[in-house]
Amino acid sequence: MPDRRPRKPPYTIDVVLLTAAHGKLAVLLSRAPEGREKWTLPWDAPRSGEGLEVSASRLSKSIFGEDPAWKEQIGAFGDGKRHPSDADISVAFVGLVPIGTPSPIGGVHAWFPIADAPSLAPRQRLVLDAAISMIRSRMDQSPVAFRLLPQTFTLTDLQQMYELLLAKRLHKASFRRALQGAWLVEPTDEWRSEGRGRPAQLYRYAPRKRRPAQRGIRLDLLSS
Amino acid sequence: MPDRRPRKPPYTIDVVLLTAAHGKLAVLLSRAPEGREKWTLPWDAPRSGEGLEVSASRLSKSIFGEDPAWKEQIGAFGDGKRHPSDADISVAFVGLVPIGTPSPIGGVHAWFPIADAPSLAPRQRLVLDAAISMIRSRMDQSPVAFRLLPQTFTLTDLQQMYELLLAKRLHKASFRRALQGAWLVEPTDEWRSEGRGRPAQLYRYAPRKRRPAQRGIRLDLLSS
DNA sequence: GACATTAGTTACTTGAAGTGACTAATTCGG
DNA sequence: CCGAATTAGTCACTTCAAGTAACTAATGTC
Repeated sequence: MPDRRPRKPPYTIDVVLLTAAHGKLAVLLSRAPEGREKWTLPWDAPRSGEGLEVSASRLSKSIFGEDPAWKEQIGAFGDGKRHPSDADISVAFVGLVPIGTPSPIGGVHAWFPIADAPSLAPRQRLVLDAAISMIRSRMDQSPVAFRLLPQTFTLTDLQQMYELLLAKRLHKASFRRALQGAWLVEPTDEWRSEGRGRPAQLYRYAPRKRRPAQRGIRLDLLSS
Repeated sequence: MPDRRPRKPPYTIDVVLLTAAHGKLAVLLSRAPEGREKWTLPWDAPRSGEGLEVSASRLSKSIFGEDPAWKEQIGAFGDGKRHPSDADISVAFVGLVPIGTPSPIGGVHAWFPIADAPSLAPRQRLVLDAAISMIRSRMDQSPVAFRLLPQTFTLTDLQQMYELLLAKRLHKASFRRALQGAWLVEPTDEWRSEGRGRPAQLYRYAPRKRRPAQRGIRLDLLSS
């Protein structure tokens, strides 16, 4: 995928595509054609006159055929860290791919659970870490968890996704109560039977307008 | 300040320096040497081999003689929007300057309340807006409000700063209760008399280690 | 049909945030 | 000198969200 031109590009676009698989977050890596590291984050040089978002979309489409369900810029990275390109800086994006998206990735790409991703070039390592912590912190501002689920899902699926992203257990009743108050989902008339146990109702993501949520200073949530 | 070289730079560094003055947020702008807009955000081309953070620091130092009390990258901006330079993209930083910092800005720079800032180049307008919304959203993750206050301050000062940044009134008792629980400040043995009324005790910012703050899903805080 | 298993709800407890009224210490005007 | 005005700081009560465990519901397995 790297577009090897003789001239050093002014910057690169790097994308961190994440999905959830087998109860873990996983990142998409590409086989590196050369160099010390065997794998890289997908990256490319921008085409002339192309916006940043557009470049990231083009790169994602070249892998999946379509944009990820959600995508946001992480920032610019440089500071002398090594990168597969010799560009001074890289502008990184993170994108979320729903569970169960067909992955037409023919040998060149592979999903790695983030815990045991292979070694990357230092700058890409930073990018990956920033992507993870960005997703974790975006959760309370944007309904990111839904972007990792298929169109319809059970409330248990949703809760497990939140638990995965927050890396902590949640209580069923509390979770559902909060969800009810948030007006984020609506039930479908379908049910899914998962072998043993009572079948679960399927829901879809359907955010409603809501009051501005006056409450709360929550200084206790400060991290540092 | 723009370092006019013949070659078009690969990118620029732009900084949004914010302070609080007269109950409003204010941004530092530089007088533009030419072009349609009369004012610009401070910007410069990077020097070779210089990291992003370092460039932003250098630019800040060229204005204040020192780094701002706090600084963070906002991201990369481009997408075809016009910029005082002809660079394709700009990497933007936001920095906070405590109230009462001496401003050795001789005619070239000026503070503008953000509500009535003059028109800027489109890309810089985006940068400024992103800086404001970043500060507002960073508040619950990082003790940003303290970075706009001097070393010591009264609790009323602090509350007013929070009210300024959150753009809403807070109740005194609630605010102080939350503050107590957050272990962010400690009292000094100094008091400040502000004319009439009881003197207020001065506090300093002194965050303590705290329990990981288990509580809270707060789905109700989701914005969209 | 008893039991295990998963889904979904209910009721009670805990604890934080909302609120207004209270006390405390100072200046100002008579 | 004294009382009103003003600002700082605290207290007590109310309200409401989150924590928790026990309950009911619907399915599969033996």
